[in-house]
Amino acid sequence: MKIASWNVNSLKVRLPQLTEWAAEAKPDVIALQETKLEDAKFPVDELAAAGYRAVYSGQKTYNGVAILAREEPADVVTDIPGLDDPQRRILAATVGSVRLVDLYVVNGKAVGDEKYAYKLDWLAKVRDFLEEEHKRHPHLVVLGDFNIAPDDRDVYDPVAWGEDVLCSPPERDALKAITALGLHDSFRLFEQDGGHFSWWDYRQAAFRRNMGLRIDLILVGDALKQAVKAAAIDRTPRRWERPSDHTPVTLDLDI
DNA sequence: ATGGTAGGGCACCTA
Repeated sequence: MKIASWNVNSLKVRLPQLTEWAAEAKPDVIALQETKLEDAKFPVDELAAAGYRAVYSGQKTYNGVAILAREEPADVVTDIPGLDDPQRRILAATVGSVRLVDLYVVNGKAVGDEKYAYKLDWLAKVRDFLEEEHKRHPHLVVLGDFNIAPDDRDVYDPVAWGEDVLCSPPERDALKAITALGLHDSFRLFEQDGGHFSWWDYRQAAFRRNMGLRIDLILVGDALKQAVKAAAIDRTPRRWERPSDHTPVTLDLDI
């Protein structure tokens, strides 16, 4: 099973790129973030024509998550205990033997901002939800836009970035509290070097200069670790005309 | 410290 995650930054704009990329990369499952579409406007028919069933939790203008799969995703969850949140950022579903949790983690704006406090609270509640999900479903995959660079290798200029939002110790600790549940950053099972990023700001020709961060992650539960064949970042769509600021990340599982 | 770009939607907000 090949699983992908992509923050498309507007599914309406990126739909042609999504179908083109999927036809080439052939993932069995794709988790999307920042669809920015209310559910009534989700492109169900276009994605069915591309061979994918879809479940989604969207809203107008902001946020929005979706899971596409060759077969209909089951046991869908869009809201978690303790988080009464109108922002559509979480989607859990089961595809085959794998339980997927798609996350669009709060950006946080800046350390100390009220959005930053919301981010830390949100992450703590998601951790508790993931603990329960992992107990219930050992074949757990947690993926999405985490809006946290796990460590300095995941930052193009860690000195300049310092302890700003996306890199601050409380955020990294919140991510560690999630990986401590027995969830492994699949990319780091294969690659130890820095310089591998999944997001580049639209400004300052950041992609051309590889001024990026690795903030899009696919975490796998202990029980799935031995089934992981490959994990990668596919920068191809970031080179296309009118790209998302994020590029897809992928995981190959031998199941 | 600021602003650069992009998307949504039409004045700014979010990233």
